[in-house]
Amino acid sequence: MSTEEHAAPTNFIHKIIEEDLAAGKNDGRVHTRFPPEPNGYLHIGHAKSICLNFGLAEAFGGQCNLRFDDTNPVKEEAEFVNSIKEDVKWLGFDWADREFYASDYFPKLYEWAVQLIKDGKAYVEDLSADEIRQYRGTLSEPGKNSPHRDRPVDENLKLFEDMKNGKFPDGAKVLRAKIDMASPNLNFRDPVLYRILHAKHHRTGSDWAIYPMYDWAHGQSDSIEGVTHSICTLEFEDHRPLYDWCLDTLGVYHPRQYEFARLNLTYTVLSKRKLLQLVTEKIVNGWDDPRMPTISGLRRRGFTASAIREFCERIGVAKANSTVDLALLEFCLREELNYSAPRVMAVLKPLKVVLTNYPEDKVENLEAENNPEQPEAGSRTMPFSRELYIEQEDFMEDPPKKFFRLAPGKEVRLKHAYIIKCEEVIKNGSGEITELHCAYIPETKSGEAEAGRKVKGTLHWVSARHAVTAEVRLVDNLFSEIEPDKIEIPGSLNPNSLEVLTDCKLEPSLKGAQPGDRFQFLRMGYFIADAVDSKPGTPIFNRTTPLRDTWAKVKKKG
RNA sequence: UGGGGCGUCGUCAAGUGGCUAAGACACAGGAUUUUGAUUCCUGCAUUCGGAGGUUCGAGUCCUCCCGCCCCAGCCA
Repeated sequence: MSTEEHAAPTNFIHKIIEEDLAAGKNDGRVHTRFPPEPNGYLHIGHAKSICLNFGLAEAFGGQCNLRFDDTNPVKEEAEFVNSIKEDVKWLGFDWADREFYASDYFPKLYEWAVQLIKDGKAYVEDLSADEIRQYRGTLSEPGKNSPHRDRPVDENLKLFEDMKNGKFPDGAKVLRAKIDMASPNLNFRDPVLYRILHAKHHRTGSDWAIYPMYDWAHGQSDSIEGVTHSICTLEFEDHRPLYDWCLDTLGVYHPRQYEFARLNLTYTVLSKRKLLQLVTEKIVNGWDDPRMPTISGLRRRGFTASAIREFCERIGVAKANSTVDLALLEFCLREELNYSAPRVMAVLKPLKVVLTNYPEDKVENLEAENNPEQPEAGSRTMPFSRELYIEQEDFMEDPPKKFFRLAPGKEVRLKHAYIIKCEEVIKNGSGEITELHCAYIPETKSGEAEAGRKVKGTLHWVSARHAVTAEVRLVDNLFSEIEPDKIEIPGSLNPNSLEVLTDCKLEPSLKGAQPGDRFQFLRMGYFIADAVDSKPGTPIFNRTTPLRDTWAKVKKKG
């Protein structure tokens, strides 16, 4: 799949760039940027933006910067910048030496603010946050001018410098642009440019007592970096006039901003606030919990970077709010893993089977292909003996019509081995099935005379004596509601999002699985050796995603 | 009821006045299969939020209407 050809990715931004290039804009340069705020971990929604920004640059032979939008020290941390870098890299993108920080531009931004004040286009405000809100007016009523709006330039200059030098406490004053308190666009009603924050910044420490707001920092950062196309999400559409105003007023190079709809995914929460809540309230075990839609969570869960990239390509880029079906992400994953993942056998919920007519101490090493999609992947051998484990759900004492698996008196094929027939069901005192006594049919061994004999079902199995006992974690959606982002957190949490199985029986070859190794457990799904909790010789597996399960659908229908 | 956006199949999404409205996922049938997996066929919008209008011809242009999203942080 990764080598397959795709229809040229086309979206409205791609077209805009083509037109710009045709019109000779920006000297034929294409320069984008991915501008995360380091206040949380990246998630699948960010992946869409990353693929778009880096992808566009790549498609047009341009460049994409990684720029941390770190203008709010109270929320931002170095831990987040590290995770973001790791995730972008893992996704397969390279910003080379263009790792930038809005905080790199604090001196320049300050200088520009002074210029604005000198031009009579900004003033120091004494009103409290509350008063500013009241003066701002409402959606349908214009605001009122602040009593400090016409403060003399010299006074503004002095006050702003005092702000910078930490002479005032947090919240005492702000710097505002002087635009239009009656504008129908609230962003034009004298927006705050700087606020006082005596907080330690992850990079500039306590050098600054004032920090620029997003609107004052973003466009100028784009301008400094020579960005040509500044791509952001829809909620910033209203900010574009202000983005333009800042750049035009300053008379500096003016990149163009374009907005696209952010990603929403069914059964998934993507709002930063809720993701943070899941972590801080310990509903999940950290940002990289395999149930999290974070890049690090998906990675730990076993998703591949290329599957995520493929997904981002398939969902498209447009301006309509939309919610993509989680099934598409899973499809992209399975499409890749079906091709690449080695097949192995693992019994998750074991049921013992004794082959009564098989010699006590005999062991056969049977050949098993590693991947039917890749014959060149070769084969391995698996020990087969008198006592085996099969999956509990592969046996029913009183099966319905279309049950193709094992049942009293019924025959099934053991994959790569023999056809067996169930002859006796052994139960304990409380009536629970403890083991099955079966007969194997020697001439049905794979590759031999009657190997072609037809049976309806084929089961996976593991030799009891040779099995590796291991822990396997069945990961499922964190939420059972289709659009969990629309309600508050405890609401639709899936109580079964994580099922930990500690008595799984794996084929011996799995003992040496390394953290991060991916497999298809035959008939059960795709699994990865957990990168955090696996120990040498005792891997722990996470279920990345189950296989498509037509039988489950048939069962449901009854 | 200010401003900014958006409305094409269950879900994404092409389509920029002219063949029977792409494609993917999902879904439903069928074939092959020592994974009820994969693969392979087949089906799945007489219709583009609605109503008018322009035009030989409209999802595409015009008018009006309806619905949904975003904005009143010293967050981004």
